[in-house]
Amino acid sequence: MCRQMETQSTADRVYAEVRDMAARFAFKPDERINEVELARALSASRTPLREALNRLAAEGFLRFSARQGFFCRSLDPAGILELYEARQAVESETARLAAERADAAELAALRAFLTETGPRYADGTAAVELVGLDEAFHMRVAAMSGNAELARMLSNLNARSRFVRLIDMETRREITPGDHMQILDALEARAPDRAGAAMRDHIHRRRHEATDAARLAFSRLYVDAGA
Amino acid sequence: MCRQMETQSTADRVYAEVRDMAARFAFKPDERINEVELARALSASRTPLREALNRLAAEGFLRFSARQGFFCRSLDPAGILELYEARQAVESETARLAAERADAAELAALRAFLTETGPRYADGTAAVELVGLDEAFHMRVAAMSGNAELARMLSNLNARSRFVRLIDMETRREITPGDHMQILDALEARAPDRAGAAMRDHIHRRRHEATDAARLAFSRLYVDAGA
DNA sequence: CAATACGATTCTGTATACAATATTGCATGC
DNA sequence: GCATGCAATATTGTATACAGAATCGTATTG
Repeated sequence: MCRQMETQSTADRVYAEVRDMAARFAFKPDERINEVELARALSASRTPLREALNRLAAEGFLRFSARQGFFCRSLDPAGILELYEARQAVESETARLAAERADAAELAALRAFLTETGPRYADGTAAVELVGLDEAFHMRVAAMSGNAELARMLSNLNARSRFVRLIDMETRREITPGDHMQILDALEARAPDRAGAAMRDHIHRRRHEATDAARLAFSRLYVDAGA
Repeated sequence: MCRQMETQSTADRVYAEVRDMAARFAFKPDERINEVELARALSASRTPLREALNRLAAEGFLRFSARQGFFCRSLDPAGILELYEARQAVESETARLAAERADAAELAALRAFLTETGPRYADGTAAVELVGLDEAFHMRVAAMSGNAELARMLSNLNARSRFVRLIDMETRREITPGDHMQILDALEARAPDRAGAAMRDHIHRRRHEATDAARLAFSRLYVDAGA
């Protein structure tokens, strides 16, 4: 029964699967998660499943209520706004630090990335991929900050806001790659204050669109699945 | 055997205990945690213990290595520096938001708190309590930001840096309550930029002291315990 | 003497069983 | 008709057993 020898343990696999399900709201907001049912669906027992659920609750993907079990997080505009404000906090700092610490090669690679992927925002590239490109840019800056803690925080915030950003991108389809260029310019100029401010404004501007998208995302969950 | 009826579950109790142990490095840095031994010491079985360990690993208190189990996080200056930079990120934003959102009553209460506790930094108050007062100030600002996500992040960062801050406070005993006053002034003036900058500088200034303290803390772990 | 291979042991990872609590549905009384 | 109490059921919380991998010590060989 224990064949975790291959590469990853059951708990890790289940963690990844449930994380993905939670990120895309395969569970309805505030829905209670039935452990036996989910364990069967994932071909695992409750023990590794519960370990995964505990991790996910600690990461903010799920909510835990004593003696009631695990619930899907809720999806409301206020919560999304909080995630965006947290991103402002984390990313204005990663931009500052990157401006101080990034080496020339990293900066050149990032510029190449932007000029190469820039046109994709104009042609008919799928929204999922555009969100992926956007996240990739921000994660690259975080990596250049040299601070793994901040990078980890951003990775978590990205995953938790991904669903809403996807809906936003699908409906709006405009993401002004110019913002990214301005940030990169500040990094290359070694101007921490300017980089931090540019990053901050970039995220700040999209806050309200995101809360709108949250409302839309919420309603969509109950028409697409057509329950 | 299952008498979790009282108030909290075994997993919750064990979580709190191990969290505290990890925070004060009751486990040596990078020490492997023996599950059966720890479970016996805490009068629990491995199941709730492992659930607690998974949570703590997700929160950065422990490190997990596949098929080797859980380890105490390491204690090195670089890691502490990362925590301080993360605090800069989180707290400069909480200060900004608090400047915009705090109501008059909260601000008055915070001023009262500062004037009341200010003298304690001068008399012979124990370092533990001083660290507690310092954390309390910062958590109050976070609460006034109205952003629970940022408050949660700060709470986590505080707990993870507490040990080093305690050592730092014990050796240095100077924490310039004036910094806190300046931050409060900016909040009362409804000046987000100034509040954010003041908070940022306040934390920034202590970065290097903290890394020094980390070295000291590390060495102390191996003389106090007298192994 | 050093390095390595092998066996014994320890420890993690998972399944399962069971106890205790929460929930649901139904019946009863007001 | 509505609220309330109770029984049946479903679900969580924890202990334990066992399989498989990692580790440690020992012996063997170059």
